[in-house]
Amino acid sequence: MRLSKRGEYGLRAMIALAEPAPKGDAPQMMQIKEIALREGISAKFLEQILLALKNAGLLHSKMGVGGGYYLAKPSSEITLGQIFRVLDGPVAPVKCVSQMSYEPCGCPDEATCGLRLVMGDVRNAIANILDHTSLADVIKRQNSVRKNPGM
Amino acid sequence: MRLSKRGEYGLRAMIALAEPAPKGDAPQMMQIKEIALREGISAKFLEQILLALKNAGLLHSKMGVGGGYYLAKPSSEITLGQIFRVLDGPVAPVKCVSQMSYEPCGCPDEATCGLRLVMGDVRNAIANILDHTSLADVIKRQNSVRKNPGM
DNA sequence: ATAAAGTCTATAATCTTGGTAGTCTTTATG
DNA sequence: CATAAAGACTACCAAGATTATAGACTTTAT
Repeated sequence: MRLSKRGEYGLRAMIALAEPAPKGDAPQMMQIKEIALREGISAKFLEQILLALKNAGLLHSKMGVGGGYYLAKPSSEITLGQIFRVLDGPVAPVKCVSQMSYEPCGCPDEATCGLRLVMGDVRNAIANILDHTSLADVIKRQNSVRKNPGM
Repeated sequence: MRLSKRGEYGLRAMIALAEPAPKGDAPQMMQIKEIALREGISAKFLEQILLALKNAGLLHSKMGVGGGYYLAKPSSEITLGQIFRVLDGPVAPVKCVSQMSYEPCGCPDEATCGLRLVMGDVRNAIANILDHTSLADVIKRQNSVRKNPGM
């Protein structure tokens, strides 16, 4: 049940881009290098990840001098589930319980397969969290922990 | 977030072994071949899986003619979480939120890392299901679905 | 014109997955 | 006690995924 480095780096980068821009009200724009340095990641690897997120419509970019990446939508409209699926594929532990990309698994009768029933619960539990947590929610939560360390 | 074949086959086998023995009150005993045939799995691959579960104390076996595998404990005392961890390792998506096998991840401050906070929720959601579902629960659920198909 | 930045494709080095194969040990039983 | 059935154990392997690295190309500000 592991999150790949690809997924991890992508989520970290998106969270970084969701932080409010230091000055001005324009959406936060950052360069690959900037994010890579800040998160301690290979810039070339991150490049591929951001490109995938861009092609999926979650990021926009500006080329050329002074360019960079920025969120394609307000941070409240981008969920971790969307990001995760682009980078790591379906959330479901087994294909036969996937909502977004179902495929039958081997069992003779899916309706009464005990494993499938439980894995369906697992997939729902994960999806509920990831699909109902936006980047804005993450930022909010980070800030509230920073203000109130004990909790 | 995928369940490996190793994990899948192991869970299926354990569920099969948790089914009440056809006759008598002794714990259900089955041979590798028997389970492999029933689940459509390579017997040699299943062998390794069952061996791991045995070495982890979840299964007992009887060698020699008429031997086989059987649950080491009543099916109500073996959880899917125990089985999963033996075969697929920690439940947590990132090591830094693992309860059973913690390791620090890269972030500068773990306490305020947004990704870590969310992944902690995910790990708890998964663990809550797997650690509170016993093999007996799975059998019960299978039977109730069989009796009452619509739900 | 130039340099800074993203785009795109290919390749490489591990690691993981999903097995297969073979030998050894134990045990029931004829 | 010979034999065959069964698990125990170890080694190995092919294919694919993962985690990058490299380099050539395109766009754009100045």
